[in-house]
Amino acid sequence: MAKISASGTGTRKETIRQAAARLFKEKGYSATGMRDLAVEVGVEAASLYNHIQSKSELLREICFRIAGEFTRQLEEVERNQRMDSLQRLEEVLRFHIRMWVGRLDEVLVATNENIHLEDEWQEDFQRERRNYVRRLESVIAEGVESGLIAPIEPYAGVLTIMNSVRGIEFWHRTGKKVSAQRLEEDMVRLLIGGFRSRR
Amino acid sequence: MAKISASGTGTRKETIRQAAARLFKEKGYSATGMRDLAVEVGVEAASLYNHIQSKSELLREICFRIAGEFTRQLEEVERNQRMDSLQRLEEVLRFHIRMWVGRLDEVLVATNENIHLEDEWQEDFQRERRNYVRRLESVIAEGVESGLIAPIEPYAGVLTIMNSVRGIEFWHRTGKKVSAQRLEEDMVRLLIGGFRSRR
DNA sequence: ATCACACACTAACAGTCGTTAGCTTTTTCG
DNA sequence: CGAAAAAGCTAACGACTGTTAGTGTGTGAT
Repeated sequence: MAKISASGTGTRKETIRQAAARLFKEKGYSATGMRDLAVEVGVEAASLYNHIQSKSELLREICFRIAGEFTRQLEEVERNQRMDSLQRLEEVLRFHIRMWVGRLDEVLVATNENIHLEDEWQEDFQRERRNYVRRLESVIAEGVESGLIAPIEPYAGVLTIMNSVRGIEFWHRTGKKVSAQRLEEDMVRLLIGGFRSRR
Repeated sequence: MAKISASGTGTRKETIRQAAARLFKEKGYSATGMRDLAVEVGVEAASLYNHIQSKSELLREICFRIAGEFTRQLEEVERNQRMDSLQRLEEVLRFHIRMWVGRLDEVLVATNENIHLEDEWQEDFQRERRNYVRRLESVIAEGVESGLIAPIEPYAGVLTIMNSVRGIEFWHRTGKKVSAQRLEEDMVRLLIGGFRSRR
């Protein structure tokens, strides 16, 4: 058994990806050197290339894995016929919150560092993001039409929902005095409460 | 009159700062080279040093100027005796929105690139941020006590308010089909509506 | 007209970057 | 046990980094 994957159950490459996500999150993609990554993994820089093709490959894999998980969950919610649009929205919001709480490193990298993807991949990523936004917009639009959701511009709603959860980054940093559950419930109450049509 | 400040009314240094903010926003601080900045300004890289001390000085000035403006506005709202806590919160939220709409470059750099400040400045910056958060928390706490605001954890409220507006970055990028006014009104309705205590 | 200052230039520095080549060691498997 | 595959190492590459030294040039003030 080789050094790299001594701890954890995944492949060697997965170990490197996780370390990369941690470093990219903390120092940013550009400021993270392969030598930093090597230290984190406990190996010489050149040895990393027995497992990966390039630094940019690591970023690409982190970004698209996360993007895929968000897309998949949205599809699942869209397929569920038993929910009204407000319930759908809440379900999506809760998923975002849980991803930011439980998978901060990767989510943050996908959110902040995707600009460093090579041009073609960057386009793919933006395309997937735009598609996600459009589909979430139509969830809101449906709710507005049915009178369940207050008459707001769906795009404004999507932006607010998707970005309000970014505060969870700071919750991680500052000792988590508020519990994850309480945080989730308060955020849901605040946001879904704001969407709900009042009369 | 020298080349650099030919356009605009500010000093030469201010011209450089603005160009730096634009580049730091687009490519990130670490990925922006002094030679990139020089091209943007229309000068050779070495010439920049007739006006600035270092690359990190530019980042520092951008970050602390923005931090100062947010702090000052919060103080102003705190001093105004005619507002209740919900009005105060709304006023702060509207200021955030307007900053993100009107001063995107600098605000985004202060938000995303502050991690690249040198250690001591980074600490100062974080201190100022924490102080800001605490004071905004107590605005919310006051509202909860008086029954005006729903019984949420103030910290959760602050995180949500401060970060929901980050979506405006994407509004800038995608052609601004929704007007700035509409965006502001919808966001305020969503968020302040969520805070408002219901009975 | 001259002196000085503001500002631009070229050339170069020492260091870091991602990555490769070539070799050695460890692990896996028949 | 012995061969093949996997994974580690050292050394080095060319390109790029922020910054400095030294020099030239055009403008404003005396």
